[in-house]
Order: sequence, then structure tokens, then C-alpha cells
Amino acid sequence: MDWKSVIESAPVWSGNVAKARAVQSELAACVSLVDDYPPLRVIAGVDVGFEDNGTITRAAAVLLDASTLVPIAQVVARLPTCMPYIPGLLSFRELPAVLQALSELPQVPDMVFVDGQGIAHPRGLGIAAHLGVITGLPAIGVAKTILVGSHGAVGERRGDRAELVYQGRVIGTVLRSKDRVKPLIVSPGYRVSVAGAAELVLAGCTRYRLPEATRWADRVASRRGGSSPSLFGRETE
DNA sequence: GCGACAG
DNA sequence: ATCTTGTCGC
Repeated sequence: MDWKSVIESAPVWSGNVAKARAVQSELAACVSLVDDYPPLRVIAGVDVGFEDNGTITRAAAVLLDASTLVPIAQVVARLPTCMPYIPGLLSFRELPAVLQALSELPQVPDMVFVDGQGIAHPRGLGIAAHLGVITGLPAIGVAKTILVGSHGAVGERRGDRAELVYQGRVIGTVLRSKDRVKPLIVSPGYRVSVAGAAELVLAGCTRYRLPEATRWADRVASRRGGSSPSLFGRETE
């Protein structure tokens, strides 16, 4: 995997909203929803947090053993924040730091769990889909709230779900990952189908609402501890 | 024109 | 995302 070129060729925030949206539409056409990911040996969770009043973007990437869901390694990348949060353009704000962190993991993951939407986005390119298209890595978007789309009732038990529909298309799954908790919004990022993404996320959730991969990345990005992956951690700036 | 709006 | 204590529920 040539991270150097991936990071260099990644779309950069130009300060032009219309232009950024146009880029998203182009990349959205490259999204593959075919379940062609390899057997999952190692998976990764990525998430972002901020420091110094938001001036520093802190991205965390945690590698986990796919069969045991136990953390193997963690990396933190800190970069100057490049733009403010603009609904629909989250990837331009967070991907630079996320890609840097991912590139420093000791191994390339077979699947990346991203905090945010996959194709469940106004132009079909949430941060998980964006990450997948430019890295080529299979990815899934796991969000805590809806950006676009609507759905019917969701049962109260773990595994219960409802289709997330937007403009007549099924773009994701509103999935109850644990009994009686607010459901997750799961959508394909890249090289995964709507159904496949939901199954992988459910399998990745053990005793908490969020998948283990996302949970660890969350913790590391928000610089909380929760001892475990911290044994082989690195840091960058 | 008036809301809604991932993190 | 982030600022923040106690508190309701399993």
C-alpha cells in the first residue's frame, strides 16, 4: 500500500463549498458496494478528536484482531485543523489526519470502521465512502445519528433493524446493536453491501453500543485511557 | 423562503 | 466535536 501517494493525491479543502461538493459527486461514482473484502484477519477503527480549542485535529487508528476483537496496536496523528465543520463536508475536515494515522499502523487492515456515514450522505460520499475510494480499503460507516434518510420502526432488541431510505434508495441500516439502546446508523463505505455492513457491525459489537473498533478509536482520539492498546502506541505531529 | 444538518 | 454533575435505569 502506497500511503505516500494516497495522502498526496487526496482531495484538499479549497475553501470552496461548491467545488468540494462537485468532487464528492465524482468520487461517489467510484464507490463499490460489492462484498469483495478479504477474510477479515485484522480490522481497524478510526476516529477524530480535537485539541487546543479545535486548532489541532487528533486522529486515532486502532488495529484489532478480527476474530477476538482485541486491540493489537494504536496510532495517533495530530495535524493543524484545516477547516471548520460543515455538514456534508466532514471528510475534508477529518480525512487528512485519519489517513496519516492509518498509514502509521504496523499492518494494513482488511476492513476499516469509520465514525460517520458511508454512502448515507447527500451525495453518496460520507467520510467512510470517501476513505474507501481513495485508499481502496474496504470500509464501513458507523454513525450515531442520521444525516439523511428516513426509516420505519426498529425493534428494541439487539439485531433488530430497519432500512434507511433516501430518495427511494436503501442506503443503509438503522441497527440496534444492543438491547434498548439508541440504534446505530450503518452504511457501506467501500467494497461492502448494505446487508454486509450491518452484519459486520453487529458481529463487531460485544457488550457495548459501539463496535469494539470504533469504541477504542473513540477512546484514543479523545485521549481517555482505558488501558489495552496503549502497549504499542505511537504518536505523530 | 424555511428548516435540517455525520463529527 | 467540546464544555460538564449528578442522576435515572438495568
